[in-house]
Amino acid sequence: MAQPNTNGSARPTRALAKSAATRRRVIEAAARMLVEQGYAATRLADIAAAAGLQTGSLYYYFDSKESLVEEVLRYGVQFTHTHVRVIVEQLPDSATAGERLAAAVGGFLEATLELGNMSPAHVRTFHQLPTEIQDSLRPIRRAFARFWEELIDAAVASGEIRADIDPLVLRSFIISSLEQVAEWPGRARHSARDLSDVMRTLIFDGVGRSRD
Amino acid sequence: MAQPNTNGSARPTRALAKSAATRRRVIEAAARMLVEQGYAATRLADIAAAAGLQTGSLYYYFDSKESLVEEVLRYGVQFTHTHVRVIVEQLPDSATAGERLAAAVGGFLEATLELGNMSPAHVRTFHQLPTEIQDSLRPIRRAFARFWEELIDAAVASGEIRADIDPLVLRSFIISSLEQVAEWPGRARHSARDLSDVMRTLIFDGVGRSRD
DNA sequence: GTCTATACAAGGATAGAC
DNA sequence: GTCTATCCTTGTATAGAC
Repeated sequence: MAQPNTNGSARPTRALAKSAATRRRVIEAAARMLVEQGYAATRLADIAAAAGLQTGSLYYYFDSKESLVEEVLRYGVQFTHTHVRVIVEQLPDSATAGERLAAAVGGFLEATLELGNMSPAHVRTFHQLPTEIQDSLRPIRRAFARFWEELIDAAVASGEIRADIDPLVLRSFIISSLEQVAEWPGRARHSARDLSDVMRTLIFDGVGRSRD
Repeated sequence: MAQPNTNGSARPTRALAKSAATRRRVIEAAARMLVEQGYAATRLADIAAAAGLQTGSLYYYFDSKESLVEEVLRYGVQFTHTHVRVIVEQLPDSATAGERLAAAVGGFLEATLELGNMSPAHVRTFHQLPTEIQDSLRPIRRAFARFWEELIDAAVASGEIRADIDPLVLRSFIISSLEQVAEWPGRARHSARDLSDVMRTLIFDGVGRSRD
């Protein structure tokens, strides 16, 4: 069983730090390779090389290619979910449903940029993974989706979002718009703050010339 | 060389029709497998089985897995590109740039629904293909992208689309919004016409409650 | 055109030394 | 913790019969 002490044991912190650092390097290398090559073409040898290791050494940290990839994706959703929740919960009680949704949009984009390669890695490769991994990630993905669902439904109820469109379409549109930002070409040129403003405008008001 | 007579020879039409039919079955099976399993997990054996053939028989039609997959994706872009162009060109000369863009949106969605599994197959797997295939598809993808670029820029110039947003962001937003529709869950419930109306509304006016 | 049988390469996984 | 060496499965691709 290839399980390093994630933590909680009485081992010297020094050793844990090194192990954890390597582990992180591997995860980030894996994310990069996934984005560049896709799940199919990503070989463990590539990941190992990018992390400065030999192929066999990966098995000290992970049981399999699948479990490694799973961890890359899981980390991404978890981070994003947490980040967005915190941002929304920090709002004053007086915030409207629309304001909460807008804050969530900003939080999502902050997390996306912060995650680097892990964001596109998730968007691109989820559907290509073996069923077992998809199933194992499904709960957290669902929980996140439900969170958005509540935000959006509340904004519809408050009258801040149009009610004349199928709610499922509405949600799909908002969420896929946000997810796709990670795939945009020169996205790095924009700061998270700029991107948040722009996306809030696009999603809420559309590309049409604003009526005045 | 596994090249069936695409056509143009003096062979009896009967035989050609059968070969073409099988070829089509293979392509559609491949599209379905790509969507369901992803490029990684899609085995030629799966495709063959779904098309009612044995693995080896595929090589009568295609030189390799890669060339088969390439053809699936190429057909999709080509079809969509042509369809959208025709729709836009049929508009009266009096049509504004905004109206042309709106028509293109409708045409894109019609093509998307018409293509069935080929649409999501393209969206999902393009980035995972071997470089050679990506390169070979790049020209037609670029041409299509440029077409959109012109439509959008013209609508900005005519004042029908907001000019206060980075054009690259604007284009990315519109195009990725459209592409993602193929990935939506219960999209089958909506007709192409409904979807076109809804997407035009969302893209041009946003999700915010329309101001009156 | 389609099948069966098989060659062949690639890459994930394991064992054990250091 | 990391390396080297190796096993073993999988799946693409080919050959040749029917």
